[in-house]
Amino acid sequence: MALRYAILVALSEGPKSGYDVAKQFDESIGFFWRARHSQIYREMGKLKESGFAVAEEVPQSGKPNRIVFTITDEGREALLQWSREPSEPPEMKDHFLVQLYGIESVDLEGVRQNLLRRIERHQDRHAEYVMKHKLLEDSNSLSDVGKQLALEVGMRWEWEWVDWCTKALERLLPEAVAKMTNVVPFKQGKTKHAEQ
Amino acid sequence: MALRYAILVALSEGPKSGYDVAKQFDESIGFFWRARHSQIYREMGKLKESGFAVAEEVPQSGKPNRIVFTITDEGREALLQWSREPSEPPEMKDHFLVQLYGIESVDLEGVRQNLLRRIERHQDRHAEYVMKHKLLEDSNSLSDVGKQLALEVGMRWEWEWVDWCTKALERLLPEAVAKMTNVVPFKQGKTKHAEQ
DNA sequence: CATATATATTCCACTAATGGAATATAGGAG
DNA sequence: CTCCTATATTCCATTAGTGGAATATATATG
Repeated sequence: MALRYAILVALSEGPKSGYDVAKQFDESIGFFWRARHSQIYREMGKLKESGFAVAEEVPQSGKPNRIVFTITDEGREALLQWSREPSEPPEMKDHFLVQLYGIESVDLEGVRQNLLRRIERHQDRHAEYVMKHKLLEDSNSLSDVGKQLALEVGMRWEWEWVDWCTKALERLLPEAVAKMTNVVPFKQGKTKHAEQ
Repeated sequence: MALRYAILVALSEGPKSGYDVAKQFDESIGFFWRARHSQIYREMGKLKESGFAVAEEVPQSGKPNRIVFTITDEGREALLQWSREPSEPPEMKDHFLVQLYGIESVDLEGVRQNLLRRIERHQDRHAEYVMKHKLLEDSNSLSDVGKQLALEVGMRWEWEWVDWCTKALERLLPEAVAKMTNVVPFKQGKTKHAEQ
């Protein structure tokens, strides 16, 4: 049920085709709600059936016609209603934590590899969020403050992971850490958004 | 595919019935991989079919017989293999962040209510993790260090949320925050695990 | 005495999500 | 000239996950 509202958020900025929405999911909304194009197209069809959007076919030559969806007043109202519903925080769901939880039945070298891998991944994601955040940081409009805040959750989360992974490596495999001195040139990241 | 391994982790501690596993999911493993009992029973049947566990019916009177599953060598091997596979960090998936992202199309009072609600929820969850963590903190066994580390991810995450939510309230709705002085008696929590 | 809770499993309808094939063409890189 | 990427949508098989009914009884709470 949530994907439809994520799509309505996208449509509330202006009319879009399924392709447009899928692209926006890839580069922004998808940070917080990932969805494949097949799912998006299907859901947009349902949005139309529910009267939350109207569709208009825009002829093109060479490629399939664009089907542009526009949000209706009912759609806007549904979005408002949705935001008034009490929302529970999502559960954590991470099989790597399950591995740690059962670490005695699991391959320690595998865990080490995955910790190193995660440090990289989370640094990358952190960098992505920082980049997106930079584009907005001068603005004080409500809309941009909302986006800033959402990105800040991402930045905090990714940074905590990087920090935790390096500490986990030290706790579990101190010998392994001694060998790698260059992996986390990152310590300033902390003060940057965790303090201040 | 991951649920089966979470169950194998549970079984690697000793033979268990579906009921036992479901209970353990509710109180520990489920912090990191939530599953309903219907799903667990189904998956345990498949575990048996795959030869990763063997089942033995233990007669009882008054209630349905217990069907106790024991992990096999194949099961243990599968668990090891799984932990050697590179694992990608899961995507964030939180519809509240989607609401923030589209804050201009959404009900601000709803957002405020949800922020307040989340502060409570995340404080509760944080307290749960701290409690579980306390039970293990004196131990240095590999197995308990693994569990400690997993719980520490939870503690960090929940604490970051509480902190972020209060800051978000201030940024979005400063007048509303002035009225509530008693909501977050929490500031010491930070130093406790984020520094040190 | 009634009610709720704990024990223990099976089954099923339903919704959500994954992942990729299929179709069709323009435009740019090598 | 070929290959890749971008544009744009439809369709579908499969897996994962939700949520609750049904069954059966002991024990504890009020």
